[in-house]
Amino acid sequence: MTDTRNFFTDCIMTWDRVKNSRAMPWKGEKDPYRIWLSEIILQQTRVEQGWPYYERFIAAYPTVTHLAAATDEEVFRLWQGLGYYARCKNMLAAARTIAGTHKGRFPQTYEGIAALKGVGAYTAAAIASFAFNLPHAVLDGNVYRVLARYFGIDTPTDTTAGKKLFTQLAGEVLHLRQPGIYNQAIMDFGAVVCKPQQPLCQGCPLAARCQAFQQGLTDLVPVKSKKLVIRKRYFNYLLLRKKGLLFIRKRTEKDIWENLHEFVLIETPAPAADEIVLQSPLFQRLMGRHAYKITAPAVEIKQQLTHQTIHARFLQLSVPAAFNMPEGYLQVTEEQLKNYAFPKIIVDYLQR
DNA sequence: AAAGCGGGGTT
DNA sequence: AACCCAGCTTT
Repeated sequence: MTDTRNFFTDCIMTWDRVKNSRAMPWKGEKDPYRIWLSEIILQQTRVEQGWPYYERFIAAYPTVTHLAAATDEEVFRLWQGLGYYARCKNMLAAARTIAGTHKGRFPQTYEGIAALKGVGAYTAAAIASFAFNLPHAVLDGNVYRVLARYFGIDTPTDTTAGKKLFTQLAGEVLHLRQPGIYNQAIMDFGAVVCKPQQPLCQGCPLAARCQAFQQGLTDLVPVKSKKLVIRKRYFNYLLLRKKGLLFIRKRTEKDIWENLHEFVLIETPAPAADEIVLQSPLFQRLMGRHAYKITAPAVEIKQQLTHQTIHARFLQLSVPAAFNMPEGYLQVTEEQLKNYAFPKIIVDYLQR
């Protein structure tokens, strides 16, 4: 067994040295701030998608002190389009903790790093190993897959038992002298060779001892227990325009797109025609006795999220000068929209 | 332990 | 349409 584990580690290190040509701007980086930033951006995000965001963030905020000093709105705007916006909120909190409590000096221990908002076991191990060469094994989607296949493990990865088992195993195959290089290597290997679909088993250096390959199970591991449930939602957005000004608000509910902005939203349980939306109690209460006029035909846009399908319908209305919006809404010009972060579906609508 | 959170690429 | 991505926090 030890032999099998050593073979695994050696193969990964050799593959990295000889075959790995995956270049990334944060690779070999030693500045913990830059490593941390890249890791937050890359959580559940493909390297290709996160790359340009990383470049823009580094350009805008060269140090953690710069990031900590920025306004929430500015940072969210830079994060716009990347998704999982809680990452942005936690990143800002962590930056301010480092700049304040830690006086601008990045924590140097695994525990100190892991205590930061938005930093879990994976991210802490990544930063600790890349920046400080500490022997902590990363366990991300790539590592789960490579280990599950090589060792032929069918324990679901999204369970407590699975996490415990894979965490243990990941630690056992970690290269203790070069944990940073090894961690990079196994993730690259998972992304380039041991891919989720159609892995490159022909010519894979692990193939001779890979349990999944030997048993023809590469398509069956890793195993996940939960199956995704996708719900449909119908968002009716009203662009209320008063003397050229638009009403927007920040989403504060525990829901998708928290901390992003939107127009007046009437959510309905099913697709709704103009009249249905305009006769809804919510809209009626909003308008009171004020008159209004539809100024543009409705535009429909669909967006597929991981757990929800959003059917959005945008309707433009003009309202009289005497109309006043309730608390929480901002009045902005179209020009000022660029100062706020919006969900992609709204960006798409505005750019259509 | 389970639920919830974006947007995009691949097949 | 299904699955996955350098996962984490909240319930």
